[in-house]
Amino acid sequence: MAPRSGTRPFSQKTITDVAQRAGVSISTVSRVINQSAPVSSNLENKVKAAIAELDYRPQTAARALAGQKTHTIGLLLAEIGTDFYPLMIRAIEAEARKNHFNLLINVAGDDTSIEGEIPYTLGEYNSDGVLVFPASLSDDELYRMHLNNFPVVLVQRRPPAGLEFPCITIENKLPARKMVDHLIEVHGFRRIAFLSGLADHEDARRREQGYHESLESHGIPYDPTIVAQGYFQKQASQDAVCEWITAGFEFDAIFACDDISAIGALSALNRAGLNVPNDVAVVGFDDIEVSRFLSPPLTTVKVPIQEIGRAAIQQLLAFMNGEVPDMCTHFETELVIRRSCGCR
Amino acid sequence: MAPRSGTRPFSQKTITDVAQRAGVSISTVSRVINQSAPVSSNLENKVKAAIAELDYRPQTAARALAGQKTHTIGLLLAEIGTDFYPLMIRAIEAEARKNHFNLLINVAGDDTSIEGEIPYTLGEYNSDGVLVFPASLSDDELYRMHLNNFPVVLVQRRPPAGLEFPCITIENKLPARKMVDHLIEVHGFRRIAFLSGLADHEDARRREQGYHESLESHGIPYDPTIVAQGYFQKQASQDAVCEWITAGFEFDAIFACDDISAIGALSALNRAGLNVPNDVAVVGFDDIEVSRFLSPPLTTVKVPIQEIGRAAIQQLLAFMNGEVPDMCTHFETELVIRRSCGCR
DNA sequence: TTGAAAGCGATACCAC
DNA sequence: GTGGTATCGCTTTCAA
Repeated sequence: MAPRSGTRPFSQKTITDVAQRAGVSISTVSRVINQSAPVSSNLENKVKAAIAELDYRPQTAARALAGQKTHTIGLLLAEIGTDFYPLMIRAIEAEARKNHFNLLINVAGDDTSIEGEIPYTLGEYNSDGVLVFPASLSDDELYRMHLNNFPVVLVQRRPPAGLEFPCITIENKLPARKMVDHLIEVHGFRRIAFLSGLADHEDARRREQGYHESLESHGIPYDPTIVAQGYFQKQASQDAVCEWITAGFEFDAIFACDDISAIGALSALNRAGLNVPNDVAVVGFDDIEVSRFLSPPLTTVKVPIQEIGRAAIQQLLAFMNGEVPDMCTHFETELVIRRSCGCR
Repeated sequence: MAPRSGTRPFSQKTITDVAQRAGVSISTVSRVINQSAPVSSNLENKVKAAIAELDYRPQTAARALAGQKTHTIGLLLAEIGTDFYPLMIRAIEAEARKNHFNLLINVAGDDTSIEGEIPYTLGEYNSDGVLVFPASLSDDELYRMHLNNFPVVLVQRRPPAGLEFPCITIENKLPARKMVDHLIEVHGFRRIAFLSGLADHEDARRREQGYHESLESHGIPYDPTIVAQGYFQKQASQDAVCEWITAGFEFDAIFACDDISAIGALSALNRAGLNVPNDVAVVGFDDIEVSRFLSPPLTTVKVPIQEIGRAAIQQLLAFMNGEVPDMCTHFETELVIRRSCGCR
C-alpha cells in the first residue's frame, strides 16, 4: 500500500505492531502501558518484551486524542531571554518531567499572529494547563480560559478583578522597604536613587512602593530626578545611571528593582570610574544566580526562584486533577547582605 | 449525553461545530483553515465568521494524528539553567513560532526515567524534528533516530562516526589561540592559567587545544598546576581559582573556556582582593549577554548565539520539508577586546 | 482477565 | 468548489 501524500517520511511503530508481536489485543497493550487495568503477569511480560524489542513509543497525538489529555503543560512568558528565567525554567521542567508531563514553551512577546488568522499559542487545544507569567496574556484571554474552566496558574501575578485563579506570589513591599531602611539606617545614605521595572509587572510596582515608604518614614523627600526606568534590562539601566552621572545628579546609593538592573548600574558606575560601594552603593532584588559572583557581590533580596517554579507546577497539577489548589501560594523573601551595599 | 470518564472537565469546540454554524461541511472548514484548496469567498467568509464567533481553535492532537505532522519542534538540552541559553532559546522560539511551530523542551540531565518504563522524551512520537545540544542524547539514541530517518539537527556538536546529521558549529580553536596570543604578545603574560569545560563538550575541547597551541608556539611550557576544571560553572570555577591563590600558585592571566567560568574567576580574584586586570587578567569565551556589563567588562570571543539558534531551526525546517539541508553550518567567532585583559 | 469495537477530531482522498 | 467518508493510533466501554 502506497503511503498517502503527507505521510511522514519515516516509519512509526504502532500499538498494533506491539500487539501482534506479543500475540495479544491492542487493548491489552494499552492496559500494560497505562496500568489502567490488571493484566496477567504472563501477558504483561510478553507485552513488555515486545515493546522493548520494537523500541515502541506511543504516539502522543493519538494518545491525546483518544484519552482527551495532552500530557502537556504550557509555559507562557513575555520574554525568555533574561537571566531571571534559567533557574525558574529548570525547576519547572524538572517538576513537570517528574510527573510525566511535557513542557510547551511560548513567548508572547514574539507574537507574529496575523489578524484574522488563528493564533498559535497555548490553550485547551494543545495542553492540559498553563503557567502564566507577568505580561504574557491579556485579561481577555484569561477570561476566556476561566470561562472554559481551563487550568491556569498565575506566577508572580494576581488574577484580574472578578476572576479566580490560583497564583504564586512573593513578598515584595516589605523587603524592599527593609532594604532601603538598611541603606539609610546602617549606612547613613540619604540620596538613594531608584531603578524601576516594567509598569505592568506587579512585583516591580510593589518594590517601588517599598522604596517610597522607607523614604517617607525617614523623612527623606522623594526626588524624581534620581528615579528612572530600568525596564528589567541591563542596557537601559546602565544608560539611565550614566545619564545621572553625566548630569551631575548626586546620589550615594542605587536601589535597583531587580538584579538585572543592578548589573547595569554596577556597569555604569564602573565605567565612570566610581567605586562600589565606596563611592556609590548598589543593591538589587531577586538574587539571580550571578549576583553573588559580581564584583562586588551584590546585596539583594533572595527570591526562592526554584521553589516558585516547583510550586507553580504542583498547584497546576492539583488543579488539573480536580483537587482544590491553594488559591494563593505566597513566598517570603529575605535580605541577603553582601558587599555592594557597603557592609563588611 | 454524559461525558465518558476521562473526558476533560472543560468543553472543546470542534470542527463540526464550526461547520454547522457556517452551514458547510467539515471539509470546507478544514480547507479554509489550512488553505489547502480553493474555497469560494462566500463560504470562506462564513467559515471565518463562525470560527471567530465560536473562538474555535483546532485541536492539535487531532490535527497531528490525521495529518501525520505534529507541528512541533523539540529542544533537547543537557542543562537549561545556565546563562548561556536564554538568548539561544529566545532566538529558537521566535524562529519556530514564525513558522507556526510549537516548541517542546526537554532537559536530558533531569532524567527520572525508570528502568523498563517507556521514556518520556522527544522523538518521532511527539515532534516533527529535534534540535540536539551537546551531551543531551546518547549516540545510541542518535543512531535510532537516524535509522528512522527522523529529522535531527545537531547544535554545537558533530555527528558520531558513521552518522550524517546537519550540524551547526562554531570556530573554536583558532580564536582561542588568538586570544591566548593576545595575552602573550600584547600584554606580555607568560603564566596563563586555564579553566576547562566539560569533557563531553566539543567546543570546550577545541578551545583547550587553542590554548595549548598558543602556549607551544610561544615556547611557554604547559603547567598543569594552573589548569583546572571549571565545568562551565561559576561556583566550580571560583573554587578552582581560590585554590590556586591559596596554594600560592603564580599566574598573571586566566583564560576561561567560557564566560560563565570567567565570572567565577573574576569573583575569586575579587574576593582575594586582587585587581583585574592589574594583578591578574581574565578572558572568556562566548560573549554571553552579561559579559560586557561586568566589572571590568570582559574580554572574550563573540559567539553569534542568536544566529546559531535561528540557523538551527532553519536547517531543521529544510530537513523536515525534504529539502537538502546544509550538512554543516559553520559560524566564525571574533575576539572582543574589552578591559579585563588589560587593554585600554 | 481478555478482546472487539466505538469513538476522539481532525485531514485528505474521492466523487460529484 | 463542495461534501461524504475512510483513516490516523490510541483509550475505553462493553461483552464474554
